Amino acid sequence: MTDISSAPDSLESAVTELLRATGLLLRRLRAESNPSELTWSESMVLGRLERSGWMTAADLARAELVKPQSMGTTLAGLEQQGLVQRRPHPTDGRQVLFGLTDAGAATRRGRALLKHRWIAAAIGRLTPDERRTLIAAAALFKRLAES
Amino acid sequence: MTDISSAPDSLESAVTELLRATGLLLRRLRAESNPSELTWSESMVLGRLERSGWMTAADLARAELVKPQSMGTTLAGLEQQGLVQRRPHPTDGRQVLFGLTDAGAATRRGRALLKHRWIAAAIGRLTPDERRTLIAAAALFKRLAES
DNA sequence: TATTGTTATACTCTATAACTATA
DNA sequence: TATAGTTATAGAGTATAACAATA
Repeated sequence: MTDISSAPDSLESAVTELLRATGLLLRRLRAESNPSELTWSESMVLGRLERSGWMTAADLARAELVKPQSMGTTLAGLEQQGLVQRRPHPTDGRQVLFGLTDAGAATRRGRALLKHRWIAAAIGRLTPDERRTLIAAAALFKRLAES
Repeated sequence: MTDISSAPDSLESAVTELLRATGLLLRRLRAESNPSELTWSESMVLGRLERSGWMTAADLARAELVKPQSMGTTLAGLEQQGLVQRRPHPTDGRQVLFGLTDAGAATRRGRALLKHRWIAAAIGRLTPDERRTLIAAAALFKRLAES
């Protein structure tokens, strides 16, 4: 089942095409993004905190598939912008809990998608069937990433 | 048709989910990649040169959706590894054509996908239907990126 | 000894700006 | 003046390594 060598050529080209297309989409998104707005990583963290509530940096790192040190950098940036705040863990003195500030929650509600206005418009132009394909693919991506 | 404000909530969540899932997949791929192998950008350029033959840096940059200076950096790295070579343009002294060396072609044929062994295995574990969804999504990504 | 978090440093990828050479 | 390419610099995103504090 997991033996790639027995897979048909179409699998190899599917992988190649998927990676190439994903890379191109990412570059396009970067080109369309506005430097004055939240970065990609920052948006991901705000969204995670909105959905999951207070979390430690280590848990955030695990959820977002980055190293704790990298998450620390992202959190420091968000903290400096006043979008997340910290509070001590009630029982474990090593841990620090991070959560949204009011400003962070407001940003999340009101402006989180501004950065992705271009992709939202582009997806809006697709047919309902094509949109369904994207939604299904997103679920598959998530499964692949977390498998 | 392109008015986002009239789009249903499901569109907003589709965009959010797609971007989050794509980001997570990318992080997983980076975590699985081997630093001793070709980088993502390098693989993309080798693949492009294999399919399109000799190209100028400017044309490569346009095709790959990056700025010419960025493409110059990537090409310099590939040249230093002996995977691409340059030759002067026959009529325009400003232009330089880039193409694969024998080593570059061999790398492309034999080892280009080693870097993505993990994702190939993961996709191999999907059902045929799920694989079809990914292939369809890849085509949509390409259209979105180049639209 | 293991875990949480921080600091220091480096690498990848890409960008903008300023330059030279050629058209 | 416009285009191709180069060089210098910067920023985002992430990594590894070394450390301090706490469990």
